[in-house]
Amino acid sequence: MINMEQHPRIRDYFSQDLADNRDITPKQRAILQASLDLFAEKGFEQTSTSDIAQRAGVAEGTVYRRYRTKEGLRDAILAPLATNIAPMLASDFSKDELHRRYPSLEAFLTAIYDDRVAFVLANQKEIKVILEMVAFDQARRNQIIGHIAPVMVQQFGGVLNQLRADQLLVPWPNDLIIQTILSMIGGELMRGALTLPNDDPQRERTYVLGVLGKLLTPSATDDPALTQL
Amino acid sequence: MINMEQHPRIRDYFSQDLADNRDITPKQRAILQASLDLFAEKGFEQTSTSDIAQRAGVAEGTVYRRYRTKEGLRDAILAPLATNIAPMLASDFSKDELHRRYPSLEAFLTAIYDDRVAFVLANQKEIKVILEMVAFDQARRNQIIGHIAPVMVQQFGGVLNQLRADQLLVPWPNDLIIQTILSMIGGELMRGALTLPNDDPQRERTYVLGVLGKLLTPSATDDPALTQL
DNA sequence: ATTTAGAGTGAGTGATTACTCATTTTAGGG
DNA sequence: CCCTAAAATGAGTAATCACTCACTCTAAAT
Repeated sequence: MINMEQHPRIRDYFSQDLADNRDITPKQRAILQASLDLFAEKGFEQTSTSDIAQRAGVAEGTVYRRYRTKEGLRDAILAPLATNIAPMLASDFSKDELHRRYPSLEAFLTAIYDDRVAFVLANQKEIKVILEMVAFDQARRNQIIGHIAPVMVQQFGGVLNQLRADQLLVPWPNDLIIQTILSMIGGELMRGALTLPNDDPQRERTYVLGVLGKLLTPSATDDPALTQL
Repeated sequence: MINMEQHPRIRDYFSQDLADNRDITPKQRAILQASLDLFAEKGFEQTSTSDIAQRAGVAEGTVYRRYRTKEGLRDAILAPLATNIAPMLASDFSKDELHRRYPSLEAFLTAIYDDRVAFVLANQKEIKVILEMVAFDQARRNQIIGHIAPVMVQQFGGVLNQLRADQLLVPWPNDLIIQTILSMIGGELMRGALTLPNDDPQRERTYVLGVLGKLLTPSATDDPALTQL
């Protein structure tokens, strides 16, 4: 079972998803797990099928029994990530936190900020390889986003609507509010990834939360143009 | 010469930089240009040295004369991008637009938004391959960012200070304001890259500019906590 | 005209790659 | 215990890769 006490890890969800799948043999399971791990460690191109066979403890021919090419193997990794795991992760936040009724906008922003930052940091390598696998393939990108986006908009939409009903949130469209929150969090993670680690994370956190709070708090003098988007 | 009428292209700056370099032969120039082009087209790993030799019109041995490994060739591409071109591009905006005195915050935001969006769209493939080359190498990342960030902060800092002196901009630290603007623009470009092209770009633009305008306009009731960062 | 040093050449090399297939092992029903 | 079909095996293959090196070419100095 997955330990909900700590941050959710893509790798563990993937393992769980494999364990639940009765259509594949243990050796095929081991191949898929070894593939995800090695792709995350070294990248897709740098991982050879012989590497995978060795890590999975099977012969190289076994790798090719079910997935006839290396690209087929990649798709077999990406498929459960897209259909099962990504939506779970997108809504994972909801299980513990998202169904609460937040007393203030700040409480909500703080919760989502800490949760998403921790999630990205705990799954850096897996996220990196998913982006690598998906970077040159529009179709695969659409497939993954097509599963994540609706779940995310729906899950977050509930909390946002509640906050708005409580007069704690600006009356703008939910998709744009989500985009704004994720942009600010993503921008900070990007800065953290690009700069030497001498930046002050606490300063960043205070700023991002302060900015989002200021921006998304409703006010009497609000610009109606944004509301009508 | 580079045509300043259109959007600046990384490829053209690279060509220009090569032409200015008297230390390398024409064949070596052709190799570097062919390498950047092929890396942008197919990615670094998918490009073989024989591909490069063919595109450059030289023998394969010539590729290895100066740069003893393929990684050396990558570094020879990255070096001028980091030391000459990236800073130029970061401050390129300044030449035409950044030295003006903006009559309003909205005018400034609109200008920088349109400029940076156009730049990213005009250089998608080059940006992608630079990120690919730099993704697994913290040292190289620091090298590039070390050249871009100071130039950008300094150039934008001038305009931001002027806007602030004119009472058109919030009194927050410049690096955080720049981070915010780039986060919002980057978030929108990300959304554009991830979603099917059925989103309304005009709606996005209106929203991002509206949000940034609202956020960065000074007000009497402003939170002093952000100012003290 | 001769020398010389660096630039360029391209056939060749060994390593590695994704992938195949004839054969063996495994698991389960009769 | 036997039969069978699927699963697994691993030596083998053809292709490709980054890289080498003995050699030729070029151009400028002598």
